[in-house]
Amino acid sequence: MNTIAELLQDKTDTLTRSERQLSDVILRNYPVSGLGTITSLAAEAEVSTPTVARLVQKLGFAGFPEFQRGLREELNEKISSPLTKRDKWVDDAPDAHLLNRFTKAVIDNIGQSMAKVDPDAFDTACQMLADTGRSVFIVGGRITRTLADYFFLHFQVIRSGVTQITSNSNAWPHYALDFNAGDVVVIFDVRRYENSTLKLAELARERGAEIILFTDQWISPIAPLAHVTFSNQIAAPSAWDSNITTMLMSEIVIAEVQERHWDTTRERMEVLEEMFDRTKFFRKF
Amino acid sequence: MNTIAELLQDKTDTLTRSERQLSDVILRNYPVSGLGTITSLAAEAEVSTPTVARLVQKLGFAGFPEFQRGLREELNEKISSPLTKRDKWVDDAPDAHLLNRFTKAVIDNIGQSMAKVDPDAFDTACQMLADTGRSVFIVGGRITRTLADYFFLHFQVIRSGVTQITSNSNAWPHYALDFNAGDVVVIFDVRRYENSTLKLAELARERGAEIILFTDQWISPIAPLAHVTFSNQIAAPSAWDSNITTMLMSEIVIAEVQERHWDTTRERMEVLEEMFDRTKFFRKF
DNA sequence: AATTTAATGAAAATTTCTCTTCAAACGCTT
DNA sequence: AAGCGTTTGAAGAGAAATTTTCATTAAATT
Repeated sequence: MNTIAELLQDKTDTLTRSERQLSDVILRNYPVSGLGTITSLAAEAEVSTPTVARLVQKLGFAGFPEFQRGLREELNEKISSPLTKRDKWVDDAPDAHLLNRFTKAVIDNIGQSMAKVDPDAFDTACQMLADTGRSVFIVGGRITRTLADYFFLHFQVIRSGVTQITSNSNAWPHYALDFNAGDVVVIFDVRRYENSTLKLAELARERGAEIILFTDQWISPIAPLAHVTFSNQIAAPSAWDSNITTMLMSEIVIAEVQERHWDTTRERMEVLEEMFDRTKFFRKF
Repeated sequence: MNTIAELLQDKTDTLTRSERQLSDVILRNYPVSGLGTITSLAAEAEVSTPTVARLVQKLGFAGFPEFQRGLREELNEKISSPLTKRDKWVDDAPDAHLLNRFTKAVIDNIGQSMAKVDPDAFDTACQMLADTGRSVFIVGGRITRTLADYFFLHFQVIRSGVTQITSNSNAWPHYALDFNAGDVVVIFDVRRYENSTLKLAELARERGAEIILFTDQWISPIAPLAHVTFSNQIAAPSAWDSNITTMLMSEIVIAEVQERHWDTTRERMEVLEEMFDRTKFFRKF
């Protein structure tokens, strides 16, 4: 597959004087010059618009718009990340296989979500979560409950003063009683956004607690109340959304807080290990 | 000097739903999507052309052509300098930032894990899980319990005859009573491998049930008993392992079985939605 | 030098794109 | 449940871009 630049160089001999002049301009800061209007390109090369039209037809394009489409496709290839470029994720399976389609979608989600993360907000969130002066409460929705659970399991090891808000939402006001100013409420809320979760968020704010929100690209209505919001792409070729990116963000937050807390965490992990050993609950690895 | 991408991210709060949808498409393979016609961009984002026109005006451009000129200028600068920007996942954060290190590790895990998947084994597993003649039991370990939970939540919607094995392992023999020949037991087992889970697997085999195992790169001792084994890379720059790839595999299996079962699933989902609507538990999206 | 052929751009014709208007739909609040 | 404000896209008017036509100019050949 030839690029347009190569095509132009190959055909250089068959071009007329003004066409060559034009070709030089196109190649000069390739491919940007070619992405404007035919008029601007003609003006830049100091030739007439018909000359441009004729050249692109000579190159085999039906017209200038098609030529531009070619340029854009090339550009797309050129700047797309090396990771998404991999042709096949699973060998022996066609690109169309769900394994590959789904994986590509997820990689894409990750890339996009990460591009949107504000490192300062991330650091702030980790700072807050690492501060043992603040209690931490964790809550999720119908599906995201599992993510909240995952988050909690790890935080439980990292530090003390962590509570998971489970059970049905009728009991939530009871938890809210314990919210104090400066406490941190971690909320997982992706669509369909649940009303009860929003109410909990409002309660939290009223009591002076600060909210860290994990949500999706459409942004939960809790966002305006939240101190820090992580929005993740969750589209997947499936009837459901993918929660991979949200989980990834959680894992990274966990890793970062754990790092800041390493002394405590290690101690707590050792104790935990020792207890596991004693109960023989786990096999030795 | 702000890039248009940054501008879009900053203004995200002030955008309407379809404008945000559009913004996502623009950012997806930035800036190429924005370099075509206003119509093609609108079509790609599945919004109307006026939405595009309105968005670019909101961003401060006189019109779409001026917006494009902005994109081209940016592109020009970007292209003339080395193309390293794309390698960073999170702009404004150094490569050494945990956000970038962790993400890279995970992407790497995904690539490696997918390269190892046997599509036939995958299809077999999905076949088994789609077969309503077989009951499905789902179980996880201390941490992977959350993945099992996630898996169960979705399978519950897809088909009937799905049981989650929870509670403490003392009660597991009770569940095993219900294992019949041909039933499927889905086991999540990553290190540290738990003895009780192994015992459950043995019970399952004795009773003629077949095992689908999600494990890590070091492969759980259950593997020899399993009909299908998915092994996933779980290394991460953290004190803990990353369960992203395992969750990804689960999601893909869920998606595939759901596809095979689409008629049933849709029906069940509709009923579910209807019930949610009736209880007003969820806000309308 | 005359003639022919190819190359080029001005201008018109045509197509396409962009923007504005307006009515319908949607979600929120009372 | 009704009313209000906002959001959204269909349709059409206007603007711009692209292509075609054609006359002029330049180069090549006899």
